[in-house]
Amino acid sequence: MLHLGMKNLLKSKKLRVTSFRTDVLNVFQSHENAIDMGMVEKELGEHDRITLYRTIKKFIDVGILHEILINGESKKYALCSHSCESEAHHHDHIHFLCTDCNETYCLEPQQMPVINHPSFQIDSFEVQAKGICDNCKS
Amino acid sequence: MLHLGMKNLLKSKKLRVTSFRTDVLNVFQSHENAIDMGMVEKELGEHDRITLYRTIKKFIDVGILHEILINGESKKYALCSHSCESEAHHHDHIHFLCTDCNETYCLEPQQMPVINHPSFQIDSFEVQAKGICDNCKS
DNA sequence: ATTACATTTGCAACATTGATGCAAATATAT
DNA sequence: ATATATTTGCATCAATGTTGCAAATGTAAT
Repeated sequence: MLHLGMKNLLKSKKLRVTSFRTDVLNVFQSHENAIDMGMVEKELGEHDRITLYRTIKKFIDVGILHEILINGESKKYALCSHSCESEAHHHDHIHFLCTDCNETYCLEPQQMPVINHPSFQIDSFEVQAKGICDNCKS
Repeated sequence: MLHLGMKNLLKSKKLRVTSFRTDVLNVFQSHENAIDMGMVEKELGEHDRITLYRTIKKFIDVGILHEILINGESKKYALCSHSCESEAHHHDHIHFLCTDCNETYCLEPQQMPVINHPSFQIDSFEVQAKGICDNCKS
């Protein structure tokens, strides 16, 4: 059962519609928050590791997914909102990692950081916050 | 030629003073900005890869170095300022990557991001900015 | 529908990085 | 000077990122 939206998403990015790619997109659509490669692999069932790696990479390149770094170690991925352009991922949201349940949420900041360095030209920010989420705050 | 400050730094962190560790510290002290593992290896000359890996890791653990993530790929390291505690790296500064010269600067933000999510408990931020630095702004 | 062509997949092979166990070497305190 | 805990160097391994290439597949043109 193919979501029509996913086919159009792929076509709009000039990517061919394959079952592998729709399977991967299905996995991401079934998760509200960002997930890591292990989760994708588990839910995907049997598959080729290299193909998945290239699929994720391509999805990031064209702006279907974006990558989130958890500390220095692991990476997570999430579907880009429609505002995501192919060229640059200009996220005006920040990533919040709950140190209790390890879920990664995308939040909308009221204000991005302000830097007092007038001679530097600042093009983009990436912000990651850590703390305790709603559910885990007992 | 051993810097007395480095010996004291190691002792204050309850680490033994070895030539390997002072060599590594020398490399970092000769750079104003953050450097990556390749740069450390190059300037260190012949050495054991695993020992360097463990040395860097220990330095991060005790708060001598801190780690900076460049995009999703590479890591850089820099000496912690004296305000860095062993337990937690509570940096109130952000990392700025010049996309032209690839230097990584530590900047002091006037204001950290503000999040409109009152039910989340936010403990820390990590911020990375990208743009063009002073030198490269032609 | 069939064909032609470019894309995508799956496999082999390899590079890089992160990590652990252990014996030898070394720093520190007595 | 010696005892002891730390550190180093080596072997080894796991996980991840990457490329080349032939076979398979999607897409567009006929």
